[in-house]
Amino acid sequence: MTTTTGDQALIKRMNTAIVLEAILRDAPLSRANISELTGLNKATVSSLVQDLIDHQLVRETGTGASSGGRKPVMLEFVATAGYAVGIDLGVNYLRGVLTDLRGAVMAERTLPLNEAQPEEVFGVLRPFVQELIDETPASPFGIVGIGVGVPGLVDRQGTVLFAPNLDWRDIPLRDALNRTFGIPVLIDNEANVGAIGEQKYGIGRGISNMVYVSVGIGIGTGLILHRELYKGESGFSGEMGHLSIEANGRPCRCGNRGCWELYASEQALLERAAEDGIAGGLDELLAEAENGNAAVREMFAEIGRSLGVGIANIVNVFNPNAVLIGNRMSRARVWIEDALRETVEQRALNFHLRNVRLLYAELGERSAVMGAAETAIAAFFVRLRSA
Amino acid sequence: MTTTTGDQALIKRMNTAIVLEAILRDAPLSRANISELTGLNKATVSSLVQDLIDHQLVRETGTGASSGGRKPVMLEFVATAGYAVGIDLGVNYLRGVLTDLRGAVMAERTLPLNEAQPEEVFGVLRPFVQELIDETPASPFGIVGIGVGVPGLVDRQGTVLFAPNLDWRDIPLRDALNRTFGIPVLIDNEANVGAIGEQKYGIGRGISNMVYVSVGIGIGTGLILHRELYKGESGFSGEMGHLSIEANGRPCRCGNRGCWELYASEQALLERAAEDGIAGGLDELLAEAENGNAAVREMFAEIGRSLGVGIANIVNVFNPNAVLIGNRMSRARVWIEDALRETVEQRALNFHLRNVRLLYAELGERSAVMGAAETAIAAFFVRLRSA
DNA sequence: AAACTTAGTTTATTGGATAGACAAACTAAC
DNA sequence: GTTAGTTTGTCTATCCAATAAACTAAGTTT
Repeated sequence: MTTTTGDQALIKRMNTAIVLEAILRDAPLSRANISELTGLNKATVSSLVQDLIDHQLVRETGTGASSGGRKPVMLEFVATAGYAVGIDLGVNYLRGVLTDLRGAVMAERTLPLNEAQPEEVFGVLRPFVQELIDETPASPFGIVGIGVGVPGLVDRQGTVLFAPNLDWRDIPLRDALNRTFGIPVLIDNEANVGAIGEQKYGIGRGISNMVYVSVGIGIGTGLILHRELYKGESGFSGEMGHLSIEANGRPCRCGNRGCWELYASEQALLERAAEDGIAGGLDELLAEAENGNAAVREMFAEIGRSLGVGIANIVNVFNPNAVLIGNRMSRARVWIEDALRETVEQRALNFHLRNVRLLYAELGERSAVMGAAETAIAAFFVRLRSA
Repeated sequence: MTTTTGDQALIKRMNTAIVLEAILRDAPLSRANISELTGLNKATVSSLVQDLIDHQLVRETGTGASSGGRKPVMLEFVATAGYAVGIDLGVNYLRGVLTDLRGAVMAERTLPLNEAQPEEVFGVLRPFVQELIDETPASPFGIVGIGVGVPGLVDRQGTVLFAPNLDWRDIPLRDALNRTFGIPVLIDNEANVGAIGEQKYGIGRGISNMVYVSVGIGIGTGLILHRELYKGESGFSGEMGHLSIEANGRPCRCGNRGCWELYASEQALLERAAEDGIAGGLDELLAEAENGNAAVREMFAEIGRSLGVGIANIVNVFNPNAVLIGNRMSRARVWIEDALRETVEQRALNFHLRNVRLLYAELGERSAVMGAAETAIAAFFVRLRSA
């Protein structure tokens, strides 16, 4: 095995990435600005910028204001140099976006999903993706990739190992899509892409250690540690829905007892409501709470407390800068927020509480689909860097 | 803020590190071997090796066997180019080692600690470290650093924020030692250095994702993720002893309820034994179990089950390649192992169980002190790289 | 208009990696 | 003993990215 050794090409790639990232973050920027910002020599910046312009990733946008000298030529990233497709494959819906390289949404589609059979889903998914692709404007790089979030375990090869709510096992989703469209495809767990979405485009922007808790039918988690998505040994992790919070609690179908999601998920809420004779889904319960139904409000508070128990654990284990509640339950924020915060404050270690913020998804139901697009964009930039 | 940009010096540092690591890993090695192994040109390797020889970090050890041509000149790392001091500052003991740069123990000392007052501990610690330093043979780099593991929370500045069992708060241990000895000092939590010790010198060698569970009076954890020690936002994390496994369990002094260490630590064992009128410490209980005392054996099994509950959680959250039981309770391995494994197998997700191994500290009570020395050695290599 | 400022390019230099030539030192075959 | 072939490690000329410094361009201030 050969380690990647250092040579001049590596340096150029590194410095090009530094320049590009500066432009991405702080555009519009002049060459002189970049030189000062990065510490690179003006001549170096000029040369690297020229390369980026040649590759159509950067363009000049006219002159900026002078402060007593020659006017600077401002540069910006050409966000429309390429486009990405993001797909959120839900249990009973399909959501897709077409974004530019900055994550600006160009087109969006949703579709209810009735069938969960892999073949049927493929049959719907293919034209769904194709329609998004058809809307892509002409651009130098075209569609740079397709990112997909799925409600299940995914291995490094993009195979859906197990998706209980779809009843999928060992479905080679990446290969299937890759064969159809001939462009890079990235598959990941719904909570992982949700975490990425919020960290890049949502309330989690710039936070280096955060835990995204996706509270839907079940509970999933995406871990951002040191600004990177953490994946365990097999490429999947974050099954914190099956963190046991009651060692001798109710048995879970996973084999464990007292799993968190038995107490704190949408499913748990609906079951609890059904016991009290309140039928309907989350929407109906939210409406009831809005109408002043005290029993329902208490149910939400109870969910908040149960979420708090698990989140206190998470805070103690990871000492993150933020814990972010995402997915459908984030809509119940007003009804769960106080109970949740109180529980966490009671139960988490003081030293860790100092730094942690309890946040709610800013992108709402779009966290996952935006994160899916972002994985495709990020993979494109990685390819650029090594080319 | 200026990002570290790429220049030729960076290349040289990178490649020097690659060469040195190859020699560290696979010595004895010839220049030709290194060239083939790393992909670096022969001339480049020659030049970099010469620099390393000039810096006394590498030496030639004579010729190797020929396979039909000129005999190779074999190279090895000069492990005795410098030495490191590792200190395990326990609640009632002090353990110290002097190691060479490869972690070979040159000298070792232990001392009982009766006083826990910071000033008293300093009074004992200073001469203790000095005696280890006095045993150092002459070498080009001398003592490259002092690593210390402490039973408490440590911030990035090496201040012991809180050590409940020593009753320490905000003790600037690094500064104190640094002023005395004038060499780099690194302070970290006992479980963190224990994890490092086992990952570098013990049973965890080469494992990229592992969780070290230090089971002593309390329970601490060290997380090795992607081959690196994970530290949370504030520089400390892994307070998994206060992972709640019973949402409505016994209140813990940390504010939470049902904390893991209330059920699975040495303290929990001793309290349980005291209830049954069995006095004494872990040693006595181990002797009783050895003598066939069924009640005591059951107590150990119960600890094993409680450990298993928490470890199943850890496995589900991190999907690590190994979970490693360390510190004092690792001595009870035979009495807890079966109950622990069965509990984990029942409770952890199947997908995660496939890859996880349940291991026991190989260095026993030396995990922490060896890890402490290793942190000093690692910091030395980092300094080398940037110089 | 002269003096000063700032932006961006050009030029000569530095320094690390490299390919390929080479000398040294060995083995193997005859 | 001679010759051919192999392997090791060094030497040399070359390449290339970054850089400092000089320079051109294009403004503002007095």
